[in-house]
Amino acid sequence: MMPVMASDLHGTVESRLRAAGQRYTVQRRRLIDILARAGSPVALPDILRGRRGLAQSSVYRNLADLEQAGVVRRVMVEDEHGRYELTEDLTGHHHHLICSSCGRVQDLPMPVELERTMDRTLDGLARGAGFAEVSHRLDLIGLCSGCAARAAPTTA
Amino acid sequence: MMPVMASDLHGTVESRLRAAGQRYTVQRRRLIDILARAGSPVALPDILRGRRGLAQSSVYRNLADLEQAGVVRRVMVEDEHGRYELTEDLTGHHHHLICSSCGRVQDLPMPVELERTMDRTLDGLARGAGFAEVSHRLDLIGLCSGCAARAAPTTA
DNA sequence: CTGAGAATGAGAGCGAGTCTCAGTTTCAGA
DNA sequence: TCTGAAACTGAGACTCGCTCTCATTCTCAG
Repeated sequence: MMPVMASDLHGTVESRLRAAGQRYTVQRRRLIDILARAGSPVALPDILRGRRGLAQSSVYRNLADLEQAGVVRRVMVEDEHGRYELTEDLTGHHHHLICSSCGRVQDLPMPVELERTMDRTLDGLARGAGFAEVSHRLDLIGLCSGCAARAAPTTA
Repeated sequence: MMPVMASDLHGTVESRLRAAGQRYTVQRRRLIDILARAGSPVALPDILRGRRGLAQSSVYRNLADLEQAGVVRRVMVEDEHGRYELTEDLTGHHHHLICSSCGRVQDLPMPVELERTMDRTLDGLARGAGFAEVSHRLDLIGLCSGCAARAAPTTA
């Protein structure tokens, strides 16, 4: 599955929204822009910060609508806030690298070969347990360079 | 890393708590029993249900203390409730099979071989991105047999 | 036994996320 | 270009998972 080209992004989003009987308004377009530009899952405060004039409730509502339309996905991290990202058919399959100390999240694409091996094996396992339509979610959790440095400063 | 034997479980928990200056009280022992018996991450309502006489606040506090002592881990699912399980050094490394419809979570051990391959590759990837002390979290998300049946009843 | 410190229960408090509702915008049809 | 029905928006009330507070109870070393 090829990720949608950046130039097609808005068109794709719009058609999916319309299919759900919804409009692609200015605010929703802004949200998509923010998510597309971020390149990693974004928490609500990040969206509101510096974007004075967005109502919190509207942002949540719009993110929910976009999720409903299948263009946005909500990611759970052991953080206080939920985070949002574009769905994988818009951005390509990827995983997350999460800092256990500061909570920073960044995208991490994976070698196709490992991905394929994993997929095959996992699919078999899941089927064995009676599950269908299986996808997976893989997060790497560790200390980002910044936090690691702060924890053991240069060992000098 | 060998999982602690069931018979040693309480002893291990007790010594870790004491090392943290805490006591292994009756209520905490009950919690550990519940988690050990469940075999999959447990949400708070499951703990309170049928266990009349446990104060919600005490349960949360104890789970936090047990997490602090390194014997319990909090698992985030896109569910409304957080879930708790024993740490992997007590139960062995495993992953989760999550039903996207009903939210049911069950443990899923993985073939050692794939696990090893993944570990090596992921460790390299994470190091390349400047991360240290990396562990991973892998969840399979799909439709459990019950929900699948309900969605497409017997195609008769 | 005793008392100092840890644990507990009840309920107030906090905050992320949702709901409500009145006012605004959009757009198909005339 | 109008017009009205339906979608969207902002503000704030509200919900609810979880945490904090505090007075009481339990635990255990001495």
